[in-house]
Amino acid sequence: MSRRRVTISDVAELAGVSYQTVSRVVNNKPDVSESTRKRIQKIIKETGYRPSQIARSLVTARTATIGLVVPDISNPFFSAVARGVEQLAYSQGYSILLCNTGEDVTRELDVLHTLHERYVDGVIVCGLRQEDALLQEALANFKAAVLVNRRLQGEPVPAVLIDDELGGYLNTQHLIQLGHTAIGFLAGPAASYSGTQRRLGYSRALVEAGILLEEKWITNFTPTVSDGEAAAEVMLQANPELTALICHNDLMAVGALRYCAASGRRVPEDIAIIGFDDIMLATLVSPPLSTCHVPRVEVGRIAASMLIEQINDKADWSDEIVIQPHLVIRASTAAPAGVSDDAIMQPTPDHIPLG
Amino acid sequence: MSRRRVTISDVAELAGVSYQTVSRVVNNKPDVSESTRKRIQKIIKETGYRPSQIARSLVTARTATIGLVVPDISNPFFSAVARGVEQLAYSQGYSILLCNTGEDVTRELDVLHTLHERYVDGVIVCGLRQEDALLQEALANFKAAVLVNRRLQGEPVPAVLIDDELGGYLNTQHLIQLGHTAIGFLAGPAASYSGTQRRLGYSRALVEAGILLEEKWITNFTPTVSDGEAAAEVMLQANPELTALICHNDLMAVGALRYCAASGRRVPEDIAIIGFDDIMLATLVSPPLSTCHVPRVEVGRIAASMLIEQINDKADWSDEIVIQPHLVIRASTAAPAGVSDDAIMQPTPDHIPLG
DNA sequence: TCAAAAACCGTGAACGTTCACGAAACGTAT
DNA sequence: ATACGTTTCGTGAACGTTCACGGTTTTTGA
Repeated sequence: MSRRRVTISDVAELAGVSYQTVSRVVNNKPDVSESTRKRIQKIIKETGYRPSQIARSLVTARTATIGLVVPDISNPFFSAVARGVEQLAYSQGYSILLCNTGEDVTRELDVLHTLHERYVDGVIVCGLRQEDALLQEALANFKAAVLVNRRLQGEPVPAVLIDDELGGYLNTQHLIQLGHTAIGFLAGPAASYSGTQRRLGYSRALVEAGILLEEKWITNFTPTVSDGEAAAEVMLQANPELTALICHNDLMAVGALRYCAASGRRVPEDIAIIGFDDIMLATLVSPPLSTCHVPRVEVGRIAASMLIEQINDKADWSDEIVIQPHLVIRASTAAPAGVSDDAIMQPTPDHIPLG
Repeated sequence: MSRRRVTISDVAELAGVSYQTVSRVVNNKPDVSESTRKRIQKIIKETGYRPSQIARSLVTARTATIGLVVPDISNPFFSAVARGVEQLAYSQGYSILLCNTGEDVTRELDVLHTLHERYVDGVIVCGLRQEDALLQEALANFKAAVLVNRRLQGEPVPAVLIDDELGGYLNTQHLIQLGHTAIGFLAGPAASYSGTQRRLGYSRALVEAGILLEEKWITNFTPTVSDGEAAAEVMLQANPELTALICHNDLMAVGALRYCAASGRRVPEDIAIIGFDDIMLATLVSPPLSTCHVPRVEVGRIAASMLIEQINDKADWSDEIVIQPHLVIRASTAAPAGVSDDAIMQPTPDHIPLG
């Protein structure tokens, strides 16, 4: 049962001073004697007085709150980002308002409006499907905003991006260095920005190595375990010449792993598999999955710190930070059959942080 | 870049009416003619006016916000609960303020204070380590509160509980029915409420089957994969007679699975393993993990609906809902060596929903 | 010892709403 | 036409703070 709320005036009355004096000690500002300060602090403690952030916000026009909008908080990627955001935000005295969009475009705008009504000091938006112009318009309502994994042309909005092109490149290069030349690409949804970027990196590594890009070695599926399983089946049955599979993310890679196990293919001996993201699951399947690590919590932290700098006018409105993923080589990738060990080009050391 | 905020008075002026009239159409209340209503609505749309939830909260003493405090949002269990909370909250017009405690007791109180300062209409707290009296005290600041997976004596606080005792019982019973009699228990932290409950269920099933409870078959570890691995090693080396392992949760079970793989023990032939929670990972490891399914999103939804009922004074302050978990039998459990198939007592059908 | 400067404290206004009134305008029945 | 009920709208206060002042009292310096 809740008790009556104690206000600043209650405290003031008890202390026999004006509310202004209490305000001063609450925000520990000068111009109040040490004795009355102590007295007021004592009363505050006794009464359990807490200043109303609401009233405070009304006059200061700051809420010390940031909005975080994600497609789905139960998705491990976004919950990790959320963790990072929360960590940094909390350390700076900010709270976070969490909104899920469920990939729904109208709901995206809706939550942005809600956040606006709530006077959040800024927003961090992840993975919005919204088209550029509308997103731009909706974001204009905020003092500060940062995008995660998306960029916006026109008036630029700060963003933290993952270098997906590099990731796709590193994955492919790794396989090439192991001696693979017939490398399939189990891509995510064709509409996905990061998907197309990773595919670009795949192409670049291929042409760089002088390997012909075969369109039939690429297929699009949704990034889930079950679809990864299906994709691997389709791909490997249609193209038995493949010795390696690059997957859009770890979930698909796990699916591919499952298909290989079910169809009697050995990994990595018969077929090498590499994923993307480095989720916890990647270390737990067998064989442990080689993958491209993206530091998700870090992404959240960086996004939050960019946002807070913006809020404090310390930052350019147009910053853009791109985070470089790196290879994590585990047991699901190896040289293809028929390639002797010493013929393999070793990856350069900076690509092999300890997993 | 943010534009100047447009207020209710701006709209009123443009429409040539008083702010009160605008307020009426915003909250679509009666007492305004259809013509001026239309006119005002048009202006609102043109100016992009959004009422200040802050100012509104100040006078109504309601924020349409609920606080959600969890140990760690990146933990799949809590992010699923969060998803459920958010779903239901959003459908009722509530936003959620997310707070992580990081299992830190002082920070728990801290976030509760923050939430209080922000006038949230209620709080949902998950997995707090706080001792009863202090928690009680902190919760008294809120109009409404519901606990997840914890109960509080004294003045009762509504709670949604998972019947951990039942879960522990079901897991154990399942193994007994398969013919196991030497069943180890890899428990979570000794301080964990759900941990002790599950252990109670373990004991109950054992005595019910007339099996002597051996204290040395129980060990406490933290509920992580690596600790599960360590726990399995300690347990199995000290007690080679064990044919089955019940784990506090799926993460520990996966750890146990890993230890078994590393030490050359076959699962389920040499040792049966069962987990708790039914996280996605459970379906993906090999062998797929038998476990006790906990409907996490559902837990969140129920908690949110209880809270909102409380906020609207529709509910008893002392409700308590306990959710029954159920067995999901996969491939990590089977009869111990030496027990013929037809000697096995079949579990009753309602214990075997399709996985 | 007296003015000037600190140190300390209080008052009025404002932030953007909602709520409880009251007032004006309009029609309707007598 | 008079009175009265509706409909429509506006006014004053309040919510709990902070901010910009202004006013006392006390201390300081020569």
